Amino acid sequence: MPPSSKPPADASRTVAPRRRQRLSTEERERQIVDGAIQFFSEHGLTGQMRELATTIGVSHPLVFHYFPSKKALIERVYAEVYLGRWKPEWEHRVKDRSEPFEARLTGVYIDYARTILTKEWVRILIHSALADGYINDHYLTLVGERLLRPIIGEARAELGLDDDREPTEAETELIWGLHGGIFYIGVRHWIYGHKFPENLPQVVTDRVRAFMLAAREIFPREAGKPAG
Amino acid sequence: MPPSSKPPADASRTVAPRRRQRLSTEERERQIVDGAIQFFSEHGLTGQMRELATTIGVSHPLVFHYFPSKKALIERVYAEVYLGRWKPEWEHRVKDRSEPFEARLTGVYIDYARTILTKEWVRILIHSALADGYINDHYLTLVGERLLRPIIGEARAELGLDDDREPTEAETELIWGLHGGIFYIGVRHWIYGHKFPENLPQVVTDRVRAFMLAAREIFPREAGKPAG
DNA sequence: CCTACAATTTACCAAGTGGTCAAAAGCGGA
DNA sequence: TCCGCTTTTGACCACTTGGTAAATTGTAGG
Repeated sequence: MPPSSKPPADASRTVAPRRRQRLSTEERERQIVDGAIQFFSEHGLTGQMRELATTIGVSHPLVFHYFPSKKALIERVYAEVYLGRWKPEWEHRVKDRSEPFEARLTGVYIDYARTILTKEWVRILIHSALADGYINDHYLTLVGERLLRPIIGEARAELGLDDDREPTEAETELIWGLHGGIFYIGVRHWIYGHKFPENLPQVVTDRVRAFMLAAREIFPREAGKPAG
Repeated sequence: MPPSSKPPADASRTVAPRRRQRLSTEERERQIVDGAIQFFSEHGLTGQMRELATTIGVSHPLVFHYFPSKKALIERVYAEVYLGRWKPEWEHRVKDRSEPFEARLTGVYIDYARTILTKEWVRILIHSALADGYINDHYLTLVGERLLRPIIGEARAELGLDDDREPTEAETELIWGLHGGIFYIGVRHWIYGHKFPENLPQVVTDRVRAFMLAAREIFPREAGKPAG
């Protein structure tokens, strides 16, 4: 269609005819994944492929050239956002008794909060949870085993209740109250639209303090009970 | 399906010939609204009208006969589920100083938890929050003004800090930590699929206790600060 | 400059999507 | 029994949607 003489080196990057831009496979794929993370966090996993492609600036079949299906793209997003951000050091630090327990817990949760309290992280998790629960089952199992369970163990040790019964309901609820509460800060901001805390470390520190105060009262009460 | 004696030779029809059942306007409308509440809580607000109609056992144009559009039906669902369940007595009890503060707070939150921790309530709220935030803006404003703000006031009075500055960030975060934590119990059960606490009143009582312990430490610290 | 190949797009499909409408059929009243 | 009104539905519409195929075009290597 375009005559031999190329149209003028069209530097006016207006809207009209999309200039076909050829990128390397890696660059384009990166661009699509990044665009998808942004897009799905805003429009949910049911957002349209065409619209996603438009926001990236390409035609929608190109997305299918890089990912065989929408599902495959979504799985890639999961992997990038969730599997990629978990830090094994959290679990290690929780168990490292060279530091006082409350300080360990506070330090870990300040970093955890910084890591997960982002728009993509919070919104995509909720979207996925409502859609099929796929990531949740995976992610929350990880959290429960690698973070919450060790915390219960350390809390018991801290309070001189060292034993390895299964956590009771009250203990489980207490630690989920802390953990879920941190996540809920993100829900309030990125889903409800409330303002984000100005002093996040202080908020987290206060939450951990509240957990410790309650644990000192509730853990001993549970010490003789059968597993919840 | 009763063993009907009238199915004519026309039984060659592929799908089961749905028996046309005529109900009064009120009955049918009630049936549709109830069905919609169930359906939307499971499939989200993007669930299809045809599928909804099928679960109710009618054809989908019938739904449009009762509600002019999908949006109108959804608004009706909001009204039934949220506007209909708020109890003004919560606010009254929070402020009724004839009872000790912690007991009031515990009593209110046990009833509040019983009221909102249902599948429809939790799931539709989250779905709506992700979709457009329409109910949240309304509902959470209600919660903030009628419940959380009075609680902060009563907590200050309880701790001898009676004044009417705007709540500070730390105070706001603390009470939202309690309130959001209660709601999050529902998220864990109806969205994440975790088991529901066997002893909900005990869990709520523990949460309120944790709030009180933390408040005794944090509210006095905030007493001289400018509004957050 | 040309060629070959991969990146990119246009045109298309089949199955769904909310919503409409006129025909069909229960049911109360005569 | 039949009439007439209202509920209920089958058929249909225009638009959306994930996905495909073949044509198109940028560009590296000769």
